[in-house]
Amino acid sequence: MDIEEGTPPQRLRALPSRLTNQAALAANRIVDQALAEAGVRRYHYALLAASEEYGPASQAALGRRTGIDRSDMVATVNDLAERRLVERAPDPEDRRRNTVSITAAGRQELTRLDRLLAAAQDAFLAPLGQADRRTLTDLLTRLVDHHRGEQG
Amino acid sequence: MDIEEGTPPQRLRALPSRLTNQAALAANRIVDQALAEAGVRRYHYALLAASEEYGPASQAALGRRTGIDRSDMVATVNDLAERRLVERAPDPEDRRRNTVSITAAGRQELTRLDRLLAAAQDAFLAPLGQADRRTLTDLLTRLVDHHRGEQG
DNA sequence: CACCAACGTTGGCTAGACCAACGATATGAG
DNA sequence: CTCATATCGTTGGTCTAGCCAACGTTGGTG
Repeated sequence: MDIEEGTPPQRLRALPSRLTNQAALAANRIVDQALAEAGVRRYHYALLAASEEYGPASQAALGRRTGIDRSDMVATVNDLAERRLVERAPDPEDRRRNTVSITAAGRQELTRLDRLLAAAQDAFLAPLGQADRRTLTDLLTRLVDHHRGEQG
Repeated sequence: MDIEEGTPPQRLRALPSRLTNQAALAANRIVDQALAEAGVRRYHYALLAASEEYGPASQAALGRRTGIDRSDMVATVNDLAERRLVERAPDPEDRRRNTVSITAAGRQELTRLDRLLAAAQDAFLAPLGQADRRTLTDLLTRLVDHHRGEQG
């Protein structure tokens, strides 16, 4: 009957916070689906990436890098350690800490995930050309940097 | 005292899907806090806005407008009807339907929420000038439009 | 030594976004 | 007119991300 019955009200359509949220929803759907093919979730990728780029580090430090809460980090490391993608070992220099290190298999998996993720980004950004993609990334980076560490 | 220990790995920092998600996190935090002052959540605002802009409509139609699931719509209408911000009445022309209409008090509340939300948007977009805000809104709109109705 | 901070871990909470199924009602095909 | 199909509101789930509080252990400092 009514054409375009799915059009949101103007108030919502113009709301930057909602646009951002809706875009994030779409992005997460695409990314989650891509990662699911490899049997992992976003937290797993984030941890592997941080572990690869910064080398062996404590769970707390990795949490600060990735924004993953200490409590969620426990389960994430559990998962990846079970699959031998990272190793968890007590830090002899500070016995409160676990040292988490990425394994060779972890690096390999990370490379595979990088490819899946690149395709996902492309699907997400499909309607935008290269210049627009750069602009968007720049604007979002400025927003995220501004709000980093505010209360999250 | 490591400097900038919270810096995310490059892989994550450059990932548009993650940037979008982090921005949405910040936006939602700010918006939720603003709405909480008025004792409402995002769903409530969305429903009031749709109800005001499109007039009396069925719950299902409002759900399509706002992206709120039918099942979640029930509770949302319950909440607002309890506070007399909307009215729910059986539709005599189609007895499957409930007609939801915004009340005078609902319009008043909506105006109040509009103000709170405008301030929240400003806080969210603080680091961007007017031109950048328009650019961001445009880019996000194109993304959201492209992905609308894909599987959400 | 006494404190306080940081660590990993357990356990819990919330909201948002979903899905499946039901009975009641409308609609459309034949 | 009948039968199949679709829609509506509603109930009752599920899942996950993002949180927070508290605990015992350990480290560092006064």
